[in-house]
Amino acid sequence: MPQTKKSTLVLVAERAGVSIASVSRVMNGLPASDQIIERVRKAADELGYVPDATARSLKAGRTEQIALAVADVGNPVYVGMMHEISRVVTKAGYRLVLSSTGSDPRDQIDLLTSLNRGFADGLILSPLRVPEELGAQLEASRLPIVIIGSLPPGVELDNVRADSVAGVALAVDHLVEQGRSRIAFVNGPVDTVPGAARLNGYVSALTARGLPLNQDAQVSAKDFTYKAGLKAAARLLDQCTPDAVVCSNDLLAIALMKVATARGLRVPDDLAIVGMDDTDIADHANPAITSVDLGSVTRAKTAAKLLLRRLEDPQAPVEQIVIEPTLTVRASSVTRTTEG
Amino acid sequence: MPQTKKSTLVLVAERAGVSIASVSRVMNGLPASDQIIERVRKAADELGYVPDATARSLKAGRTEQIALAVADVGNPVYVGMMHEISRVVTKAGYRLVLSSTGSDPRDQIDLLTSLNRGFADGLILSPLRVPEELGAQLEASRLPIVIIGSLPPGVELDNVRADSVAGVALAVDHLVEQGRSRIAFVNGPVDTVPGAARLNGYVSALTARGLPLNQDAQVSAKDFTYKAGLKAAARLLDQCTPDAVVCSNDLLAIALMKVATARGLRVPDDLAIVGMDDTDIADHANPAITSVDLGSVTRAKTAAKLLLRRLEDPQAPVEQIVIEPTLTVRASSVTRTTEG
DNA sequence: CTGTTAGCGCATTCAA
DNA sequence: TTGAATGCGCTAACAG
Repeated sequence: MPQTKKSTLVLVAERAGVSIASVSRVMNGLPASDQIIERVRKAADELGYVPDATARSLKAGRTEQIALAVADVGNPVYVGMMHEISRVVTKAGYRLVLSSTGSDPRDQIDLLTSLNRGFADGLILSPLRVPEELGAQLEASRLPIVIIGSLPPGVELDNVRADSVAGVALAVDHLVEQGRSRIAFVNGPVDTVPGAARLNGYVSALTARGLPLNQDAQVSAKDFTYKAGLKAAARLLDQCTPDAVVCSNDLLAIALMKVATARGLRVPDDLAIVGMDDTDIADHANPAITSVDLGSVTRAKTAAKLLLRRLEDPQAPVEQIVIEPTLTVRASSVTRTTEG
Repeated sequence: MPQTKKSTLVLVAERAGVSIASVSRVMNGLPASDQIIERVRKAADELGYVPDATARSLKAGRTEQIALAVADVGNPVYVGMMHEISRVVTKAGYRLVLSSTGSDPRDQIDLLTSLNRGFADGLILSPLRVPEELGAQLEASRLPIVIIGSLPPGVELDNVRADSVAGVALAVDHLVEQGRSRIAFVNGPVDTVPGAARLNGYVSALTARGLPLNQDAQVSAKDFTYKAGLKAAARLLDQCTPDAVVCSNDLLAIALMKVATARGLRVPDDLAIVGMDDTDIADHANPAITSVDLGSVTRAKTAAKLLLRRLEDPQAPVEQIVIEPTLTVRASSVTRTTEG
């Protein structure tokens, strides 16, 4: 195990008594005589030589890095997506660079500037909010960008999104089948992409089924967190008495469950609860929570693949993909038929 | 908003009618005449010039990137640590590169080789297992490495670890105070760093308090996940009847709670449960779970700062820091004194 | 098959 | 203050 100092092509070449070009060839598996290969290998081993990534990047014009920026690192659904993206891009030989983006939209344009510095070959972005003007900025980027989530209309960018309307509809249909009729809604902030989409889904779902839309039956947490969910849930239960609630994500759902049970409501008997994103916490909750899988993992995987494809072929046509949701039914929404 | 193509120092210099050195100076805020500054600024703006990160890195010998490798990305405790590390290094002007490391020890040496390619300036590593031979490899690294977690004795590396013995002791003391005496233990794999440390803590804690050590009261899940926890919990409750259980992490704790309540045990009345890591899931659980905070966030922050310091001063003395645990008491372990 | 050479884009020496 | 020239470590085009 050698190498305490950094060694370079030149050093290896000297030690092996060959040209640096030969060293480079051997290291890259290009044709060379057995004798040279042997000598270079030996010298490289002895010096513990490893090619320098930065120099290679400068020469090649690619960093073999992909940047990932997600809005809320705390939310389990993003963790799962990150994990999946990491898997896919790593397998393709890329490193993943985490670019934390706060809720401040200004962060996003900072990120784009930063990206133009060329520290990565492409970007996967899952923004919570997309101001109109951001669209143009994104489109003008020199480097490929894939967006997870909805885009302002007309923006031509590779994109993969969830079908929130269909997702909420799955939840509502299920609840109706279970005999529920007073279906409330705990949302996140409506000025976010998912918040707006899911509210839209809730309204259409109830309307389509002829259920009454009651303002008292809708609350918005100030963000998509457990803590904000507690307050929102309290507010909801203060102002109406639903027999079922659809929550915009699983964190809000467990918050609601906590508040509801603290008030003596039994889940699902008195109150059925359905979450969204189908993260681990839905499964881990007690009782386990029915949740709409909006395809977060699939979206993540698809986004990664879209970016990889575009890196290979910058001219490929723009793709905008919608992932269909599925429903995982668990105890929190299933009315017990008969029991001890 | 210009720039569709990449622009370089040379292009800016041509457009501004100055030398590339002057452009470089202006971009870096070095002394220059107002006139030149003005012309360069204008040209740079018009071209949408941004300095290239790769070229700068090659020249400077530093990438401004820090690599982070954690064992299990799924575990919430690592998510929290990652988040904290991201915060600290970003504030210091570094980007965070995620290097997924599987459980395969071979991944770790691959990582070290990869690190020697110089894609990052330093590494924060939180390994689940540290084979003897890895110690030397780590010490021999050309680039600074900070280890989160225990190290083989004698390895001189910046390191920050938890005091697991004290941590488990906190849990046991608390349970004894609550009047529990048959205190069982759900551990993760004992061939991991945390698994071994926490088992050690359990044994010493019970011994120190004169409580009997019963083999039936100890199980090891095959890893630190909820799923593995379900099986381990079932095994435990099959083979003994504890009145309290310490779990090696919060995932194992909620798994135990699920199994216990499914068997008709009431938490905490029949069974007190204490988890470890004090992650969100402990707080979100119903009832909320008492948990030992092994200082994961502090460890993360400390590790990041240690690395930043070493990057500034490679000659600084090696530091090995131990973070003291604290206990957060919640409903899962508190015996109700009187109640309706 | 192998060696020499020219940049990739930048920061920085050294002269002027 | 400013410009010309050098080299970070590597790959690739070109010669031999």
